[in-house]
Amino acid sequence: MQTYFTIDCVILTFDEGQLKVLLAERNEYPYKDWWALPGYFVNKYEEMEDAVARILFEMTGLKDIYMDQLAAFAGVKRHPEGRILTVAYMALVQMEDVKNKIVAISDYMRQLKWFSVDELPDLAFDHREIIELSLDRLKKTVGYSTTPYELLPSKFTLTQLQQVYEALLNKKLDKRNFRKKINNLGYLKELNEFQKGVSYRAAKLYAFDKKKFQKQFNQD
Amino acid sequence: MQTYFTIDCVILTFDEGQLKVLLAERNEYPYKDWWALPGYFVNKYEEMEDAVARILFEMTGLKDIYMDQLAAFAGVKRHPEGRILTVAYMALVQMEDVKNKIVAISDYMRQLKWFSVDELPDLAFDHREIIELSLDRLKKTVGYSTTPYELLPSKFTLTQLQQVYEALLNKKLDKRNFRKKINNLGYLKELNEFQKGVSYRAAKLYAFDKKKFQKQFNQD
DNA sequence: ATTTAATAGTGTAAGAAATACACATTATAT
DNA sequence: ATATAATGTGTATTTCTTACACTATTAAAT
Repeated sequence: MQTYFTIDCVILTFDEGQLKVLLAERNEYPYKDWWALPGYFVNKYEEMEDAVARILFEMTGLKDIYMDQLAAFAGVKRHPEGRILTVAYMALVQMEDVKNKIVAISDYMRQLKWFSVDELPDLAFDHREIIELSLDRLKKTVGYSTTPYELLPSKFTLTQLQQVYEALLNKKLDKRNFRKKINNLGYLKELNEFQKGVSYRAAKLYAFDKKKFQKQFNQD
Repeated sequence: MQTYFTIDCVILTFDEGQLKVLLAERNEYPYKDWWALPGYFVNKYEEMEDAVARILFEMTGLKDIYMDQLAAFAGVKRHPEGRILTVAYMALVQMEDVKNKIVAISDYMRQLKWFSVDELPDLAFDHREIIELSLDRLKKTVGYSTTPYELLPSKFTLTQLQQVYEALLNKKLDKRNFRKKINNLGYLKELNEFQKGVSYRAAKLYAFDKKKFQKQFNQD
């Protein structure tokens, strides 16, 4: 009547125009040498969300990361030694925050690596299914959630925002129509700052106003 | 590192113009005498979905019920004796199918009763939160899912369909606009049959064409 | 036979949102 | 000066959403 209880994290970021997911190369039975989602057991007196935060910190060196529960996976045959229930979470990080961070490689994994979600290796357990669930979730909610802004630095150009939308929706958008829509959202602040270090016309920077966003979505 | 593992079911139906949820009066510690969602332990070699189907059959006498996983709840303090992880499911049934069915009252519960979701009693554990999650989920997905039709008999009038939409969205809709929209869905069949047993003009009956529905949503 | 009560069923105009589409502007590097 | 590479902008068309009120049909009551 009892079961092992783990959490698995789909840690996503936006880099080089693509969504990427952080995978760990396993160094343990089962699925030794396979790539898998980072995850671990939840301790007896530990809240599930704290366990997620713990894993996220270990994998990225970051705290206070955006996270969202995806679903529970509990197939009897997930693990050869018997049921291990996992609750999958999705977490979103900005590439700049995690680049070049030194992270704790535990003994159960050999290395961590970012993979484009379009070019995933074979994955341990049901982890491919879990990643696909997270991508579906993102696609469905992109227009009504903070997810695009979790993937971007706090100041970003409209072109960058459009690229994130395109990656999340997996389709190209029209520039003028996109900007028209974005202008009507009401929760983006136009800054008086410009992109730096580019060898062409610098784009204007924008910021996400979380308070205005929340006001809007609590009203509806 | 192990935890108890249960499932809880938010069993919803549409009756008397309202969404109703099936609750069980507990006869056991903790929350003895409180109302709670029907649920139970998942057996060691039992798939989670089979456990849900088992509970649904015990509570309603029905098989092959629509079900959808909501989320996992695993708070350390949910249960006074230590963590009991529950995976919450939502299930939808038609009132006609469950009315007057004799169901198995287990020893852990005293009675089963349908409550309008607008007039819930105090609930055991975090069960109110679970019900609210299911209502939110329904509200968000009503336009893109089969849920309205799971709550209706296979032949229904447009007025009945509108009432279901209104209950799920928790707001009144305009009759003409609703019918215009419904006409454009493309997956409703107009039958050459009419409502019976009413003391006023009988309404035309419609049926949901699941195949057409799935075709549409697989294309998109 | 007529009336009453209750719900079914229907159209149009105005406004809002979504789509399709192309070129001048600006900053930097050479 | 020129080339390059990306920024930033408007309009016309179509589609969807919203607001709104009366006639038609049936069964029951008189």
